[in-house]
Amino acid sequence: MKTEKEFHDFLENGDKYYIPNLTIDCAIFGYHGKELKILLAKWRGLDGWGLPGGFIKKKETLSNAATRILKEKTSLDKLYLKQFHVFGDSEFRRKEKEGLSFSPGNNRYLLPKNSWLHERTISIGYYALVEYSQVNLMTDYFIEELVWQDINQVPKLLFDHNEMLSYALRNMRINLYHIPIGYNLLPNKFTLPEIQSLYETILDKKLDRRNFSKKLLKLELIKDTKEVKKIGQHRSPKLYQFDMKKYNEALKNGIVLAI
Amino acid sequence: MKTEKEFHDFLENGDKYYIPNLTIDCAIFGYHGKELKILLAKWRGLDGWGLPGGFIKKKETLSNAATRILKEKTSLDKLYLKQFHVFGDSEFRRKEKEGLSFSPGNNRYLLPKNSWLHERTISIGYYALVEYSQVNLMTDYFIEELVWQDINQVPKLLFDHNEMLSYALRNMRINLYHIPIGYNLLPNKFTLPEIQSLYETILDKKLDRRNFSKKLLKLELIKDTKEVKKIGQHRSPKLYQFDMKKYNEALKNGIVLAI
DNA sequence: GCAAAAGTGTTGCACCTACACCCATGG
DNA sequence: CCATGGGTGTAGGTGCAACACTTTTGC
Repeated sequence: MKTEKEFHDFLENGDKYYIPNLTIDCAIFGYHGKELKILLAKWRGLDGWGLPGGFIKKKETLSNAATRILKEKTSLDKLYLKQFHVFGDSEFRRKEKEGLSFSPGNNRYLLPKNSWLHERTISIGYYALVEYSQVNLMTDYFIEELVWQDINQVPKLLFDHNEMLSYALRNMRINLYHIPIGYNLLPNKFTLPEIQSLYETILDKKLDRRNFSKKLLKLELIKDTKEVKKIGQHRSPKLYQFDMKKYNEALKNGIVLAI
Repeated sequence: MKTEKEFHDFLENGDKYYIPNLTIDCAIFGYHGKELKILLAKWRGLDGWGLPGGFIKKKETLSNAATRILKEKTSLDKLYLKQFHVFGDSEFRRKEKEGLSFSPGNNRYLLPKNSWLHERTISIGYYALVEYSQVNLMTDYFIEELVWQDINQVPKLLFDHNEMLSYALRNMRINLYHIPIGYNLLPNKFTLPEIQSLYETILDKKLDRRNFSKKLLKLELIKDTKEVKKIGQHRSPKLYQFDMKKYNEALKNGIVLAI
């Protein structure tokens, strides 16, 4: 949604291109340094923050829609995306909206009473994990601003988005024990302390170095590159790499990781 | 959908009462004796079997819609229902349908080309577990017949319903280890061999009697009623009962059951 | 040589699996 | 008293958590 023309066409005729009543919202978790962040979007005209989201095109698959929405905001296109819940029960999701307005380029635009955008929406929640320094945040006619917010300092969000976020977080953490992560979050070659720190950040707890390395190596998803990383005035840690064949098998078949 | 009037009103004006493009399909698993069955529905006019399903009313919550659909077919209203996946990616779910017809009371009724029912539908999958001898199967203008089919003898189903069923089954089995079951599946008072048989049937594997009882009792979800059940020419097994307080807590907080 | 981080091995304990004997019941 | 299914205890193994010392590096 780049131009004003596109924007008005969407407001007036969006229901010809998109499925009304049904949206996708994405909890995009970003890992960087040793922090877990969530990507929040500020809509023009709505005074507050929420998760980025969008509508599904009439003939688009759900996974393509979710990928497209993510790409529009972050310009990433290879990432791990997972459906985690459908939201249609809260007060907000049962009733039609009214008096929605948008302020593209600071021209306030009040939606007509019978606008398709006033209809009730049921939302499919997806979550993603990305390395946030690789992300190129992109605003548009709807999104005034995008920020990475520390997961522990999320303000009150619009609609039912706090509930969505908490579902996403819980789901993502449970999934961590059954699905390998890291390929989209770490450099190509990484050290054991780096990947351990990733897990510690996401799970928000300290892990034992010795036990972590035993458990992770037993899965055989990563292999020693025989190189080390120079980190200055300390012993140089070994560099590891994902074994993509085994990693992809693990993505498909699941893992059991008891950390 | 009981009368012909209602039926025609639904075909012509359904999109005024229901959200188009979005449906709910239910994989209703039935336990009885020592067998796991799935409830299949035969639609009038569509030549084949599928999972029971329906549309969501404009102002209805998703859980109410799923419960309503289940009640319409089984007349049960207290049961365990769980959302497990949204289906919108398969070939069938991406394109609009055409030439749908129904045969209520054997009067063939061909839908007009622009009928709202020809639109693409995205479907939210729910699964339920019920004790099938308590179920009162109810057909209507759409459903010509409902049958319980052994889980190992499911034929090729309509649309993507085989895929749905296999997702549902996998999800339900995984959930078994994290959520207590049995309250809707067993008599009020039941014996250890009975509940063990339930687990064995659902998981499709034999479990060790001694270990099973130790693990289950440790959860403290069931309590000894100090009664026994007369089963004829054998030792009388003790009768147990769910401790509803703990059972409901376990439903909310989850359990860890390593059987 | 010292400060900081990486690497690694062992032991105890809890839990799980595997397994066998006795008990109750009705015919 | 016998056939059948119910009830229970124990020994052995596995795997996890807890824990400390040695190595590497740059200054």
